[in-house]
Amino acid sequence: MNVRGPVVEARDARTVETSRGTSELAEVLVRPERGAGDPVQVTLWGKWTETADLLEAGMELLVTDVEKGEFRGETQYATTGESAVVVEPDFLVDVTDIRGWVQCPRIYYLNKLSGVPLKYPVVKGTVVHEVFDDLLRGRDLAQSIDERVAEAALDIGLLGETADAVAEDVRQNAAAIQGWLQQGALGETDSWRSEQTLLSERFGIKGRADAVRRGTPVELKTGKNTSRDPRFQDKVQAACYALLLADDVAEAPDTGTLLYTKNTALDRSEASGDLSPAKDFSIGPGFLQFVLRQRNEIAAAEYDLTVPTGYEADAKCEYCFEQDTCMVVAGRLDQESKAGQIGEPLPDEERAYFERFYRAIEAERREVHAEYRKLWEQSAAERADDDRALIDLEPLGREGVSGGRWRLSARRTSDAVSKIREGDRVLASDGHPTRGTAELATVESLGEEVVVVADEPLDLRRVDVYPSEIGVDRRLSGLHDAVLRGDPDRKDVLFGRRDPAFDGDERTYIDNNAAQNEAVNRAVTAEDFALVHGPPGTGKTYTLARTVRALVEDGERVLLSAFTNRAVDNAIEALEEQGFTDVVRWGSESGVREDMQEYRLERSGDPEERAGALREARVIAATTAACGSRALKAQSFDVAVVDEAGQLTEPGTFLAANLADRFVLVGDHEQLPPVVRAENDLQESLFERLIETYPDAGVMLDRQYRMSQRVQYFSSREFYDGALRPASGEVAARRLADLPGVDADVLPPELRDPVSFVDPDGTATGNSNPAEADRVAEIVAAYREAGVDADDIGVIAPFRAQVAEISRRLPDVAVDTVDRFQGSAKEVIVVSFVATGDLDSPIFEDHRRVNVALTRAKRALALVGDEGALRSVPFYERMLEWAARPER
DNA sequence: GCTCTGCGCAGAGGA
Repeated sequence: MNVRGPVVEARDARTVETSRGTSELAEVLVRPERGAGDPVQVTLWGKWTETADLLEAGMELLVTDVEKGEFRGETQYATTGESAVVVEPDFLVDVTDIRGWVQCPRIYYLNKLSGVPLKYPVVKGTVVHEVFDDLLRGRDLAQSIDERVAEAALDIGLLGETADAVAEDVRQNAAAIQGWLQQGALGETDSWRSEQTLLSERFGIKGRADAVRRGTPVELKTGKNTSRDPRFQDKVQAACYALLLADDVAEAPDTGTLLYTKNTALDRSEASGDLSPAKDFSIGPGFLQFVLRQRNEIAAAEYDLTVPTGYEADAKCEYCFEQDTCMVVAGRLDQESKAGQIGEPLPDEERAYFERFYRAIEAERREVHAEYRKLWEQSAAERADDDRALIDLEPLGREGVSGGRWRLSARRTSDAVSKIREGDRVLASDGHPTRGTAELATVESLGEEVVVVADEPLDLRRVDVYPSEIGVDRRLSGLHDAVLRGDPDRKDVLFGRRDPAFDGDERTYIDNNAAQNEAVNRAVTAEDFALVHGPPGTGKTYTLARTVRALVEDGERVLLSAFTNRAVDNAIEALEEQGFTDVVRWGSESGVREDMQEYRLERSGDPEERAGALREARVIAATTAACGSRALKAQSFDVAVVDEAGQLTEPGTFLAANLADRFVLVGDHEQLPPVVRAENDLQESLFERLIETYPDAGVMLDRQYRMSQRVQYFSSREFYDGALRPASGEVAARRLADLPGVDADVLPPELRDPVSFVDPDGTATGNSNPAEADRVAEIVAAYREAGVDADDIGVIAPFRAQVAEISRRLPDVAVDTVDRFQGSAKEVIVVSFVATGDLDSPIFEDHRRVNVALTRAKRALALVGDEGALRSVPFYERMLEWAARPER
């Protein structure tokens, strides 16, 4: 049996005499039943006292396989030989992080801050691993090497290596693998699984094993290992996989294999007797418990964000590759470090800033981990109304595709809504993501049929969102690069020690819109940064494209970035419309829009040629997250032009800005804010902060080309101090009746005015409102009757459930949530507010979302909702008054 | 109790 709950008190360890001699123990008070029960005492024996030393009141503790006892009428628990003690089990520690921590806790910390840079041994190692995987799948060696080297062409080229040299290197490593595979004992009776994703609910560990042979882990290492025994951290890594495979210390495999592919030639020359690159080693329960205690040290350090010093373990700094970085980071942030410090500490405000955002990013990481927890927390039945999974699928079949992968398909048995989209990484399983057979897969299509591509075949019955920490990791490296490695001159402006500078003559780039022309001038003459505030319909993307062209004409190299792929593609489209096509689009195939694929940089091919295509590009377009990728981090630019900057967190903005000498932020902080999971400092964008600090560095585009006067009035008054105005009399006077084929007189009286409000008298059940959906459908039908094309109508609702409800009634019309409407517009917009009764639940969480919804309309806007509910909030009351007064 | 996008997944290694 297990005990789990928050720690109430952890007493100091002490030594006691038992019948078997002297032992250590530590007593811990835990409040079980999710913190609701009475505290119970758990005695941690022996080495687990080391874990007990890490505990603080409030930390979650899990002790498995405890022994129950009674003392003075109280029930007590104690560890047994089988027990595992797990600190903060919900914090999923990566196997590679445990490996790093064992080498040195500072290495773990430094890897987290800056990631792994582009280096030859890493790139080669990756290719050898892929070839290993191919060999296990029975592919031809020569073909595999050619293909895998070609796929890595861009990295190889950026490193200045040739395909032939890398292929030769890989071939030598592969020879060791093949030799080992061909040894008789490892013949056809072996059962193999390669590249297996593993998650452990019990131990709070996750990772991906290179291979599993007859249930035991095999870990491939392509580096040098001159000693006879496996490297300690390699054994730790393999032992982690052993834990993950069993989910129980007693049942874990008791051996592991480390395959050092560089060893054959080395051993032969030294005639050492051990010709095999494979080193088997035993994994005893004591070792598994050691590994778990290391994992607990990480979880405990992350609980209160303790920065490791290097003294926690027997780290030897003299041979460490990270020594210089370690000392520089310690010096800059004035951290205690075993290696020492170099350089001057950062000014206090920069250190405080770093600290604040570091905490905020780590809070986000915890939220991602909470999503992993959801994978196993709920039973299949409960997950029926969870939008993170598609359940109860009926398997339709499987087919082998290139690269030894499998395409799996299934039929849906319900029309439940989910957040899973095409191109997403998911866990495909035959019933349960952690208890059944599960494989990491990519969603290919999501119609009636669900199709995914996975490494192994299985009966597809369920698909779960697979959370990723990469966004968190990227933002952390953006923060690190900006503050610790950032240009001091730029930081003077970012930290308010100097005003941003501008230099250069005013030129005419756009002759019919003064604000747009001013915006391009600011951007071109900025020595630090410029800010372009573009409310709805003001030609923000046009101005941005004109800015990029002006910069290129001046001989600058430009990074064109934005938060979403959609915005990046829109910006390229705007450049195209202005006759400029000298752009390289960096991004994944599924992220880039179909008609922009021609600009996309293919990463495989000839190394020199691929690297040249990237290096020589005058304009590179990528999402900010992609700017944190290794290849783009190796590029530098004169100017970064960033769209949708209002949706970016500060560290997210830095990912693009760090790559350039100057930056231009384009956005609107009165529209969608950054997407953040936890409440913290990441909620405000750098764009918004800079516009508030340096209003003079910005230009607001004040003429909008989209909405009629009547439609734009409320948004202009509420969000832009009335400064947003129609660009011309024609725009201001736009009416539905001006559209070809439209007869506005046919409309029912309540829809005659360009802005109308209708109360359908519905009732919200959960996040949908069927009666309101009916009314929305009638309203759309009325517009259609009056001659409006289905393509010209859009429906916006705050919740996916209501979107689904309305979509069922209106298959031909675009129905979506606000977020997915941002950036586009329709002649007619119908907004469904769903909520009824009172408004204790926020409808559009943030009024800025309402701003987006209302400003999608060009000529007509129909608001549908419960009048009583809306009137209970002043903002919505003002909205209803505007709808009720046609003179505005 | 809601909404949402991104990320070549995670890990590849150097005395």
